[in-house]
Amino acid sequence: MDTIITRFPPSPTGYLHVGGARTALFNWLYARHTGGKFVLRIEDTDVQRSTQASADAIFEALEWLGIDWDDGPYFQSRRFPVYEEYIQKIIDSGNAYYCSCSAEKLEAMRAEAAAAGRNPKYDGTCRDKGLSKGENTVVRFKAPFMGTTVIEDVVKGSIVFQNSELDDFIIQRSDGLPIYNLAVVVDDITMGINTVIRGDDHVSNTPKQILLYKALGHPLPTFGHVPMVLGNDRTRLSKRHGATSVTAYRDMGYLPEAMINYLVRLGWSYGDQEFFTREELIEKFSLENIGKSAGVFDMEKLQALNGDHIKAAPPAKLVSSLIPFLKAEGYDIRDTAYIEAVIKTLNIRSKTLKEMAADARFYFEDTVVYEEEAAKKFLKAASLDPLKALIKELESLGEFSEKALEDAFKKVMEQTNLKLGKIAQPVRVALTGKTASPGIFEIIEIIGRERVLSRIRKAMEFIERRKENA
RNA sequence: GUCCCCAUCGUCUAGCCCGGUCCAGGACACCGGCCUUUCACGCCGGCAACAGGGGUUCAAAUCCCCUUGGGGACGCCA
Repeated sequence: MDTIITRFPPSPTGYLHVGGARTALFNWLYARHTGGKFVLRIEDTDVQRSTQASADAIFEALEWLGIDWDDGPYFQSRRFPVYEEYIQKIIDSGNAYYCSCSAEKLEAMRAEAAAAGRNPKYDGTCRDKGLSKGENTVVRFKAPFMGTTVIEDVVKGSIVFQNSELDDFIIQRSDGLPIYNLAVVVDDITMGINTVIRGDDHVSNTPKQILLYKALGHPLPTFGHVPMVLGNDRTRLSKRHGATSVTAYRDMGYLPEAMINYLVRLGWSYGDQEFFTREELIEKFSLENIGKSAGVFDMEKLQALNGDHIKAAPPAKLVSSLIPFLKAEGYDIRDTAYIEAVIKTLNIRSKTLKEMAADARFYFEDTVVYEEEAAKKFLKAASLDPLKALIKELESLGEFSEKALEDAFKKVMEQTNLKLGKIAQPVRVALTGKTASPGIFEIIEIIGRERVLSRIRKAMEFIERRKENA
C-alpha cells in the first residue's frame, strides 16, 4: 500500500476553532496511525480576509494540541504560478473557457432562479463563444450536462450527484487568482495528497473537484467527509454557543490531552472506551469507526474528561502547566517541589487547572479569609479548647508527617473527648477559610509548622473578638 | 426553494454492514447509598433511548420504502 498522505488546509481568517481542530486531528491521527505523512497548508487565496496573525494563531493552537506536521506550512498565496499553469492545461485540453459575463448579470440570474425555485446555475452564455483572455474575463470549467458524478466516501458510502445539477463553475477570477476548488485540487495533486478527510460541509464541492481531477487526468484521492460539530441547539457551532477557539480552552485550564481525547471521541469511537492517551489514539484510530451523524459539543463532558486527565497525569508533569495559572492568581511560583506537593492534594478534585490554581489559594496566601458560613459554623467558642490543645501538641511534635499528625490529633481527641470531625473542621477553617479542602493532615504537612500555628492562633483571636462583639 | 447528508437515553456513543445472544450496553449530567476529618475520589444502585408509519421475515434497533425532524451546500469565500 502507498504511504498515506493527509493534510489540514485551514484558511487564515480567524483562530482555530474546535471543529477545525477535530478535522486536523483526524488527518494527523490517520497519518500517524499508518506511518504516513501529514501536510499543513494555509489556504490564503482570499487576500482580503487572510491575515498572518490568524495563521500564527492556528500554528500556536496546533502546537499546543501536539499536532505536528511533516511538510509545510505551504501558503497558497505563494503558489499562484502553479495554479496558472494548471488552469492553462485545463483550457488547452478544452475543459475550460473564458467568460465575460459581469458579476451583476450573474447576480440577476441567481435572483431569477431563486424566485422560480430552481437551483441557481450559470446559463452557459460564453461556453461556446471561444472568447480569449480579456480585461474582465474569468475562466469557467466546462461541466458535463449528463451523467452522474459519484463520491466513494469512506465514512458516508457512495454519494451520487446528477451532473445536471452542476454548472460551469469559475476556476479563475478576473483578477487572475484561482478559486478554492481549483487551488485545492492542484495543491492536493502536486503535494501528493491521497487521503482527504474534511468536514461534510465540503461534500457539495467534491463533485466539482472530482471533475477537475478527471480533466487533469489524475487519480482521485480517498475522500472521507466527517459530520459537523454542532452547538447545544443543534445548529452549526459558533461563538454564541460559547468558546469555540481551541486556545480559549487552553486558557481556561484544559489539558491538550483531554482536548484531543474529547474531540476525537466526538464522532469517532472505539467500543465503549472513553479515556485515551495520545499514544492510544494513534494506535487505535481508524477511518472505519468515524460516525455518520453530527455531534453536539458538550462542555460538561469535556470537563469531566479533563478531570480524568488531570487525575491520570503524574503531578510532576503538571507543574509547568499549572504555573501560568498560579502566576495569574499572583502566587509565588519559585518552589516547584512545593507546587508538586500542592498538586498531589488537589489533582483529584480539580476539573481544570484554573480551578486548581484558585483552590490552591491557602497554600500560597498567609492571610486566610474566612467564608462567612464556615466561620459561623466552626469558629466559635467551643472550638477554643481543642485548638489550644492542638497548638500545644503541634509545638512539641517532632516531625510533621501524616502519621505523627494523626497521633497528635488523637491526643487532642482524648484530652477534649471530642470526635475528630469536631476538631478537624475548625482547624480546616483556620487554615483554609473554607469547610471543604484536601485532607487536614496533608495540608498541615505542606503548609508547615510555623504557618499552621500562626493561622490557628489567628483563628482563636478571631473567635475571641467575635465573643466580645456578641 | 433545489441538491446532498443524517436519525439509539438530555448529550457523546456501542450494537446496525453479516436480522435472533438487546424487554438495547458504556460514558457525561442528574438522583440515591456506601466509604469518610470536610470536599472530592472510589465503589454500589437508580432515572433515561431504537423519531413515526408501512413492508420483507418464523423473527427487525438491525434490511427496504414513505413521512417527519434535523443538518449542510447552493459566491469572481474557503
